[in-house]
Amino acid sequence: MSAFSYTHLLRHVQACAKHRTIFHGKKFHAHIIKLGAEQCGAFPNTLIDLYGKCGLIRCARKVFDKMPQRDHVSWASILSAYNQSMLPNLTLGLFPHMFTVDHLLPDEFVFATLVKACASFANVRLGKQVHGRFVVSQFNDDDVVKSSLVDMYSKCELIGDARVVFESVLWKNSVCWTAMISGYARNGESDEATELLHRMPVKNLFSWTALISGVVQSGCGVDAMKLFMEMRREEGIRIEDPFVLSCAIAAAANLAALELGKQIHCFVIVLGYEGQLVFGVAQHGQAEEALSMFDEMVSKGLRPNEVTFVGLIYACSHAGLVAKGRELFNSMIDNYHIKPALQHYTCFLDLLSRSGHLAEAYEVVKTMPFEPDEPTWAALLSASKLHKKTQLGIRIANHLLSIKPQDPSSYILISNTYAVEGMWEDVSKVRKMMATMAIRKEPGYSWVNLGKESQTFYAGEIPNHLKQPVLMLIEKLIVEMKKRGYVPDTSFVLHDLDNQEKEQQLFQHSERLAVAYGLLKSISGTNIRIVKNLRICGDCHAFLTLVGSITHREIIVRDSTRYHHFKDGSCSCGGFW
DNA sequence: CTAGGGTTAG
Repeated sequence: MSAFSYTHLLRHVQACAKHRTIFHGKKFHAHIIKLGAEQCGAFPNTLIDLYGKCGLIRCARKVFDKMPQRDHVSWASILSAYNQSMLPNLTLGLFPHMFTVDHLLPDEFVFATLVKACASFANVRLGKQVHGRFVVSQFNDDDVVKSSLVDMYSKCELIGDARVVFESVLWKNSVCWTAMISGYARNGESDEATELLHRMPVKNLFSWTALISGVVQSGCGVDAMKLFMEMRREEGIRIEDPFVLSCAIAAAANLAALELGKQIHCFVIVLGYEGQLVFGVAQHGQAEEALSMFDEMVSKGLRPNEVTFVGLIYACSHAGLVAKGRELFNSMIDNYHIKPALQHYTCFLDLLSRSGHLAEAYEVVKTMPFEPDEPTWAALLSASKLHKKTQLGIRIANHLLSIKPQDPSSYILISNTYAVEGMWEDVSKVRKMMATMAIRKEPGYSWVNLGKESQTFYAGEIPNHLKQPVLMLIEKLIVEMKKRGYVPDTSFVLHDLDNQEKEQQLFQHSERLAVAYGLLKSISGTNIRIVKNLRICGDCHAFLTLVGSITHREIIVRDSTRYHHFKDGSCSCGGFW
């Protein structure tokens, strides 16, 4: 292969990684294999990076395992790939092989990745170990690693330690400043956070957002709004950013004062973000207002854009205005010549399936010009469940299987659908099918920290000696839930089931296991902390709220995106504790 | 070729 085609190909693969275009990336990979160049130069490391960034962690690992000789870059790439796939425990689990197998010591890139993994667990104990090793290594003055340490200590609520590391950074760049500001903001110290921001030499979107979101969380909508306006006056900061706008909208929503609300309305119109405002109003369930705002826009000659329609259809969906929503969707295409994007389809499908128009939703999914992703199917399936359209649910599941026979998530969705319907024979049929086809899926897992001890649970698996006590505890909690008027999801309906079926139902969710185990263990005083990588939703949410209310103990759960804080029957969610 | 920082909602 000529040098020309090597650099060219490499550059293409890098571009695919940067823009996350896995479709082309895979093609280039196939081409590289065809040339017999899979182990040439920087190809393998770059491919690991590509697959990591696109969330195809198994492909990344395959490339990594095939390499006859790995260097520091290979290790940094695979470890950060695990971080990006939100599997920080696997990052830390694989790392020891770096010296036991490949006899390499971590470099500054690997250190930064490890610290980030510890931060996403909020695991200070491990984080401090890594910090110790970093200090005695030859890389101990690397500022990037120090930034990640600042973030790690902030997320573990050790704001003092974060500050010490922060002060030791010689040249503080915006990443470092933002990590520190966000630490103070999340810990409720808005004043310190604000002061730091003002001391920051070059502020950017990240630092502003970190501060504003912290202030919104503290319930100071007015201050947050003031900061938002201040940020707007700043030179060179583009405001049309979904992150900071959603903070501003949340701040506006917090403002009970109507007058202020109106001013903000004007302000947003002046800025030209009617669309986003409609979205904000819609989110708070005031569909009528959103729709009349839309009419006002049209009568003033303002042309609605594609964002406006997302907000409008979303509003209809939450208010159950099916006909209006359908009309808007069609009018967007016919009257405004806006080609619906994936998010329009998502809203529209949400509208149809919430209101029980499942057959229509199914047709739309089949005919739309986008490849429906797993969440789309999952949403349709759960709506089928809600509206008791079992047959359609099964048809959707089978359709999914026919188009993606190699995708493990299809099988999981199907077996869950059967499980919900109590069709246990079919469940085991699907499981067997997966086994014979050697299809595996990383199981869901949770782990619970109680002081020094930590215990991991995989969905559906539980140590034998814990089986009985945990099962009894969960059943007792379900009874309590029903007593308080909560209508449990079907996965909590247990009558008419034999023991084995009950176990299958109850042990499906690893966080339930973790909660129950935490309760068993912490008879007095200890707060329960659960960290997991999936989203906390639905019943698990209710379950945790209940446990919080009957134990008067604090339960802190960190899922893939945020913290959930349960105590005395109430729950608050957010980026801070 | 590889590393570090920011949303909303239930």
